[in-house]
Amino acid sequence: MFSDVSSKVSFPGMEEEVLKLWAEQDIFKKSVESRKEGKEFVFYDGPPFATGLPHYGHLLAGTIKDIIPRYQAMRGHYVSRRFGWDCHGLPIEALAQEALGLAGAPAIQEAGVDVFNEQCRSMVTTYVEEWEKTVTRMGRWVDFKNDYKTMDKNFMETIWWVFSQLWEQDRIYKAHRIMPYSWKLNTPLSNFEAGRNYQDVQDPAITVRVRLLDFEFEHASALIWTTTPWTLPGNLAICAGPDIDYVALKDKETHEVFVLAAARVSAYYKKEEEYEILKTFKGSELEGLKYEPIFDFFGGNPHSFQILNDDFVSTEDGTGIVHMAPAYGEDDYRVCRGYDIPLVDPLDEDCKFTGLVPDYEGEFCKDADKAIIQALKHGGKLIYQSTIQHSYPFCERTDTPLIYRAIDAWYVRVEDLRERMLKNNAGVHWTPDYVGEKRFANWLADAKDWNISRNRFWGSCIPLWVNVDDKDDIICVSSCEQLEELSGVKVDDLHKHHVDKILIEKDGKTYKRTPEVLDCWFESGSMPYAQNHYPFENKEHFEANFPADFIAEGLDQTRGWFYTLMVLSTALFDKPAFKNVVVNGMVLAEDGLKMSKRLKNYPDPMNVINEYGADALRLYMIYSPVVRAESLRMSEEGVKHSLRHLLLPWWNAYSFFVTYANIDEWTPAQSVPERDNLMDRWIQSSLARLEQQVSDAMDRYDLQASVRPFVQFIEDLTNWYIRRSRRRFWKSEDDTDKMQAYSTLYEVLIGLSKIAAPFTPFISETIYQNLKTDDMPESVHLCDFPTAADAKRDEVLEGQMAVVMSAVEQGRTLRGEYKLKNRQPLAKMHVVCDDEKLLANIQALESLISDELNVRTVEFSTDSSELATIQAKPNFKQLGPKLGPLMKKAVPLINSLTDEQIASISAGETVAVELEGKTIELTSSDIEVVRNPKEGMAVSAEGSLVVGLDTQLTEGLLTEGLAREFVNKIQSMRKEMDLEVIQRIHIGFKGDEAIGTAVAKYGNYIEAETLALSCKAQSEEDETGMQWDLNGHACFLSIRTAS
RNA sequence: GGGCGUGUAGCUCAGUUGGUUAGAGCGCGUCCCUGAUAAGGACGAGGUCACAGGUUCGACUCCUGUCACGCCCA
Repeated sequence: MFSDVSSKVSFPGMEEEVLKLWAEQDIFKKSVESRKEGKEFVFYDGPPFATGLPHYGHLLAGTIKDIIPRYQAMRGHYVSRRFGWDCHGLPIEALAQEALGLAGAPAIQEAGVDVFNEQCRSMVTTYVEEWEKTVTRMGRWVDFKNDYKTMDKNFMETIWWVFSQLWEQDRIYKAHRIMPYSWKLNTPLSNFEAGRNYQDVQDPAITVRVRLLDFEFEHASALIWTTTPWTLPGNLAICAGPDIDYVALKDKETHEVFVLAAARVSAYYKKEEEYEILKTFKGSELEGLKYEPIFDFFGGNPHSFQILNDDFVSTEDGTGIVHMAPAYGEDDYRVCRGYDIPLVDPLDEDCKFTGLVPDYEGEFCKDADKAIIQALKHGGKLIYQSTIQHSYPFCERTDTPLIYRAIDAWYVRVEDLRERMLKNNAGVHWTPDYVGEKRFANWLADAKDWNISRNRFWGSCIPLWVNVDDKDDIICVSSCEQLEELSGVKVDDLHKHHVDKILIEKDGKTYKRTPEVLDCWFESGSMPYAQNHYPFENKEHFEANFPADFIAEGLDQTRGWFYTLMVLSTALFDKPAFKNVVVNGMVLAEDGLKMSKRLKNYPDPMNVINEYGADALRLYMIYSPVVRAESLRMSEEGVKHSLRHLLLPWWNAYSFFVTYANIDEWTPAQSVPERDNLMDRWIQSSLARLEQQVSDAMDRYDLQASVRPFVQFIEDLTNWYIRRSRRRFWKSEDDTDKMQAYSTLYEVLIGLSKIAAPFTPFISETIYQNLKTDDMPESVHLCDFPTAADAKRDEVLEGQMAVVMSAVEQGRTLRGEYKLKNRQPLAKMHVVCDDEKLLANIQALESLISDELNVRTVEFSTDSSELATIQAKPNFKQLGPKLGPLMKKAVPLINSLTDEQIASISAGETVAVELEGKTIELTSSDIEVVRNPKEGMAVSAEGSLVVGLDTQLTEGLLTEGLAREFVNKIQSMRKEMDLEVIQRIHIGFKGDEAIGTAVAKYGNYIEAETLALSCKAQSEEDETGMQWDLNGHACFLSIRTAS
């Protein structure tokens, strides 16, 4: 006996039970361990930041990361799944700052890096519990106990090893990065921090001329414009836009020649009479022109004092020629670097001028503006002076203006890896393909050297110890052991507040660690090695199982995890880090906007799970384009939909089976292998098709396509197989056919639960648990995925059934058109098909058709001429290429072919027609034959199939219809009374003569259908029972249960 | 501003190498069926396939441009 199954199931409740079962029997562990002998399928989990609760994006990625490994495990692979946590970086630092009330980097230093870092460490775990709860509730199987955290010592040690590998390859170099800098606190800030305190300020805006050397006009100067005069002593170049138009103009008053952007002339001259245009240039023509340095502090700087070209130059303000001080501007730095101009930075840590600029030595840079402007004026170089009001970033702690300046930074040389990365990427299978082939490949082709240093606190430390007296003398430490050897200090923790205290004394020299920490992307990119503590441990295992078979993350990781994995794996092993990757899109709120806590424009994930269940949510997400990198508008209705249209019908099918199997005390032991009934063979073939379609799609990592065939299958199972087979299950004698029906439905339900197990692990498990026999694995997730080898497909039968279904559908349509309800039996139906073989196949299912459409006989024939006319339509695909431009004119010709012509073409002959003097030979593949129902008849035609209904109603048919109506009302009453399915009853009725006749004639039928022991007329006076209208005949019906 | 993607019914989405009548589900309307009942079926209304050009006998599909939205970058 199976456990009774209620059709009124609570899916979320059922899921909780399954979770309990998994936990109690340790199924996840068993599912991994039982495949130990199988080939390993390697999965890498991209670590999320542990700084907030999981949202739909995480649930989505988590579902993908669950389905593929579950599937691969069922395919016999060993799939270990370790959860990962990204513990370092700004998000967690921001939380810690908030908790400690620290406003920025300097405040942290003041409070103590140790205090701060320990605060970060303690907060990482804040969300761990909540995450584990949600992830588990979603049905994701992942190992939280054997997880990896980027803050673990072993993980961090491997990071050092990875870094040292790059160091040995000479990939690490020190350069600069332009960052906002607080001169008051002597520290750089992140761009994020700089963005939090903008103030409106007035700054000088001056236009300065630089004298051009060897220009085609005498006494010529280029005009530049700046709002930071203090950067002019550090001016090393000026820059023009290559496509911008510039003019050389002569000032009619002073007779001097100025060069500036044509679009900016009007900003300096009110009237055209004031100047004369001498020549127009493109910016590209100015490139390389030398000029006289504005100040002579750095006169000898290589490659300097020339006009450069770059596209960033605009003509929105200024002169269209940009002054470049590479130490004080991002564009300046970048452009000058391209021209090999080394930067000069004459400011000390307080942003005061150093001895390099003796004129202003000791003066704070911004305070020097006045003196510098004076000097320019005296030197005749100041053309125009004004002030500008603009919004400018301030230090949020000290309210002093930030200075953008070059900060030391460490880089990984990546640009020379481009070719190798592209080659490695070419071997990666991306879903969808364009993300890898276009988006990611383009990004790789344009990869820039990677700034890996952060002037922060909570992260992996850059393992470089620098000689305090010689900045070029650097030791790269690659392991804890090495650091212990070099320093004599025992190393227990690799975080900044511990490691920075460790000095290395070697050959009388002292080495101190460079203060920066590593970009946390460096850590996630090192995850394949670091999670295994490679190469300190697991060396062979790692090397035998790298790269990963599969990873999955969101589209936003193109520049994130996907990229850092590729950079490091290419540099270290010249391989990609993953073979297959599924890229999901973003989950948006239903209104198409980003989900926003503030707007509350989305339902809480836990509420959705508790309302509809995790299976429904999983199915909804997976059966959408979001698994192909497109965005998804998260809709609660959609979740409900997948519950109603997939899970519920499936559950009902299962509930139907269990109900009747229990009534008949059918057990799997009575299972028989024979399948005489075409319906049984057909549903098994459909299941085989499902197996094939799902595994094909899964092997391509196409999740959406792997869910799609379930929709059709559930439809076929419930709306055709079960509905059409229902009687076989409740005919009272245990005949062979019934045994076969039970066996078939049982096998199908078991098979379906296996195929669906990776997608909807809960309902699959529940159904499996109830149906399984003792010799089957204890969980559906320990089963093997059914493969094509097991498949009992019969495609001919599938095709045949499709035609039958079409015939039935047409019959139903005709009944609708002629307002003949299905309970009214009809005498005859015609099914016509000129394909004899097909017709014979349909004929084999005659009883199915007659039963479904409630007709007494079905007449099969190959001649449709009585019911329909035929017409030829051109087959464009075939004829188009043959006829070319004549195609259009051939259409009416073909449409008007005679019946005889069509017949002979169909018979395989060739018919020639004339078109514009040319002879066209038409063969059967050139035309399509269309059948049109004849007017005034109940006929429908589709393809080669024509269906006709005999709509004549005889006395006998009406009487039978009445009996059917009678049964229907009794059944409604049984249901209304909530009777057990097997409850026997006595029926009483009172009605007119027609009803009496019907009951007299069909009494046995009525009793059999309604499980009635008797059906008797009540006396005239007896007014008990319900009043009904049976096809216009008033009637009282009453039911008495039999004891 | 650049790269990539998306734009098809009121909504969510399918649409195979170009082939004439562009599909499904939800919602709406009408009817039907029912021991799958938190259902099911049939029919109907609803589309200038974002827009504009081009290639072709033929374009939702290929090409070019424009617009809107998304992700990433600047």
